[in-house]
Amino acid sequence: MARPRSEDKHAAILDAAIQVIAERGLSATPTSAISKAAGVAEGTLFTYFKTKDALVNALYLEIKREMAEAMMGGFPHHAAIRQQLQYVWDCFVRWGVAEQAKKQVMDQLKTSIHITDETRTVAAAPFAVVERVFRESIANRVLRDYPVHFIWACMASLAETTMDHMAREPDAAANYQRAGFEVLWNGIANRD
Amino acid sequence: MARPRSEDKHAAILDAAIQVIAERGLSATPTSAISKAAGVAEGTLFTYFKTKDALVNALYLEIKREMAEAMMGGFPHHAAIRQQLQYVWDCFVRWGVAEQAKKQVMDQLKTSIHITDETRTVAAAPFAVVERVFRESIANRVLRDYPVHFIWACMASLAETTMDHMAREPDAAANYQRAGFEVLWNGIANRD
Amino acid sequence: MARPRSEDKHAAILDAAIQVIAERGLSATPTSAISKAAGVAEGTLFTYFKTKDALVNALYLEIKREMAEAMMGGFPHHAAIRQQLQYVWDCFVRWGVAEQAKKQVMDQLKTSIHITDETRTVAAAPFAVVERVFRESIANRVLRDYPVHFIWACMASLAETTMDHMAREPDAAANYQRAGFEVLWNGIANRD
Amino acid sequence: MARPRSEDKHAAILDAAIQVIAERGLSATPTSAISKAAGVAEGTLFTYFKTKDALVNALYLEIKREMAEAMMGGFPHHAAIRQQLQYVWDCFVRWGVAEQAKKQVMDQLKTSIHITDETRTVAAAPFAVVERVFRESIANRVLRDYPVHFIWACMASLAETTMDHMAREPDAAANYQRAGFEVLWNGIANRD
DNA sequence: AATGAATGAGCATTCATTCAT
DNA sequence: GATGAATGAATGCTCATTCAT
Repeated sequence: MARPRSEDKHAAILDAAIQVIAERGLSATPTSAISKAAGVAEGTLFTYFKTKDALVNALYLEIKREMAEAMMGGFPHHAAIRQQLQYVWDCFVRWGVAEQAKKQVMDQLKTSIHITDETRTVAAAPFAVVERVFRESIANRVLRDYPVHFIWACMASLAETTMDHMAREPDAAANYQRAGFEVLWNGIANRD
Repeated sequence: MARPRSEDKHAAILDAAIQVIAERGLSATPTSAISKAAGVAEGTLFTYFKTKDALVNALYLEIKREMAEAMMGGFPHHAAIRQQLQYVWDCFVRWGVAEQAKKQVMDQLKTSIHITDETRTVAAAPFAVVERVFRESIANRVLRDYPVHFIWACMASLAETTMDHMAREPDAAANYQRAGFEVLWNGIANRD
Repeated sequence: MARPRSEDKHAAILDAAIQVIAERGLSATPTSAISKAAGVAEGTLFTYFKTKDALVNALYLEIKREMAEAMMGGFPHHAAIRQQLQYVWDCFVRWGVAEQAKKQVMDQLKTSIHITDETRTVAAAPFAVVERVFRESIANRVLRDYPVHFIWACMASLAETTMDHMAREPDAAANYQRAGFEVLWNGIANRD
Repeated sequence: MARPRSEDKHAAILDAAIQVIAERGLSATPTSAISKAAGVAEGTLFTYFKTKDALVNALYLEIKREMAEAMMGGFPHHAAIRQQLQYVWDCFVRWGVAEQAKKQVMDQLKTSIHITDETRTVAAAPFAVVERVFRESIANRVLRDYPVHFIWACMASLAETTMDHMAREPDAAANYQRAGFEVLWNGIANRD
């Protein structure tokens, strides 16, 4: 009956948080800067997020969700392993380059003490598909016999490194994208 | 203005900073907590480091220096490439596991806006030896033809991932150490 | 502007205010806590009471009205002075023990700057009957010749003290009730 | 070696708190108003008192201490009971009239949730002498046989009432002072 | 040089009140 | 009238830095 809570404002606050945090860093970003950038009053931020920490955790979940969507949307379920991995890789690094601010925010949140274990667990769920691919590929002996989460972590860290180089040298972006995948594939695939 | 009188205090402050920042996070660590842990007065910290940012940058340099020392001390200049790389790798991950607090601090400083570009540049210098190895190995066609700094970054990020897993599963540490190096080597070395 | 539609809500808000203020203290009670306890929306409170201060003043008046009602209902107009006073005393302390929350709220409002002088004056009116008894008793030389409002204040403060002890030691309640009245009567009555 | 913590400032802050709280009420008094009135920076208040609550508890203790000092300094240990009580009474009400601000603050703190039980206990200690007088007087049958703390509470509440009247009608102050004591004495003393 | 008290800008959060629905 | 989202001033407290001792 009263003004309903607006999804626009919720999103506006998250968007504003991304921009401001990417620019100034999490710890140097007062909530007032976020609300201002979002075009809402300082108090309004707290009707959508109970605390600054809650906002930051929501932000983490949201960006991870987007990442998963970017990586898994259109996943070629019936392609060969290498093509599947390549697909995920390409989507991922393209997302990282297209959404630099979001990537920079993730770089900070990843190591932040403000992100709870629960948030991390929940955020990891949407990536289960890729993990399944890894698991099956190991069983098939297509990939070498390493722990799945280790392979997954190698992929993530190589992708991040790759994205950094792509962002820094946009002209060579395509090369880095390819090189990064080669390192990953050669690193984890079984030779025969 | 003169060189600070006590190198002990200088070092004590840096050491204290490592412990406290590892435990509480950079942004949650007031300078007063550092000075207290170092056993000096709050004001004394500022006679050794002009500002908190200066302290943090000094910390970054110091830890990087130690890392380089750990990696390059005893470097087998006349061994084969693979052995050289393996040596560096082993030293690096062993350091990371032995010096967890320092590693955790580095994880935070790496992405911090408080670390200046100049600091990053200076900190990179001691690693020139490894870079030279990479450069020569590429010329020799032992390693694949990727930009040196990209190879270097891949190694660093894989090492970090490896160290995380080693720390989290100490029983499997040796396995991760070996697996990580395999991924790296297979990823960047030319076959045959 | 018209009389609020629902007397229920008006009363519900006052009742809620009593419970919440007794529990948490006036200054620690936000209007939102009151509206919530009353089962109405935050904004609704302000259609019944223009401001928080208005609500608090209304509360003061209401509780005082109840107190007067409790003390004066069934007043034995034709009994002896001592019996009249005893009647008032007994009603008063019984009310205080039965309505602990209201008494606690009064304890706070009594000294609050939020209660206006006008409110205090209006709230005092219903007690005129007792004052008349005092006046006549002094004229009769039954009570000693002190200013009426002073006697009245002595009675109020002794009653409050008595109620506090009754509440704290319920087993001895009857004793305190009697002792308190003895102190009062001996304190203000003329001997022989 | 550094600037020592100043007793002056400690006292200035407490004094300022008294003035401002008496004027505006506890809950309407920001710490900034207190520090300003004390002539110190906002942060300085917190080097002398850890929190606002700590300040308020210290204030309570300090005023109670002064009250006890005012009442018990020069206590006529060898006089008759009535003279002893009269002495305490006179000192007490005189103090209350002379130190109106402190009395007003006490009126507020007495019922405040911010004052801890421990504070109340500690603050009560200095009044042990009076309690002993009461106890002995009851044993002597000079005073009626009521619980000591009840007699004490009656005295306190009558004194407060008396002080209020003295403050409101300064011309009649002496009368109220005498009348109040009569009410007390007749209320609690055994006849003949 | 060492100390730690002094400073005051800055921040997350609350809350009485307003107002769009 | 009822609702609860929106508002933004206000507040207790922190903390990097300065400075008197």
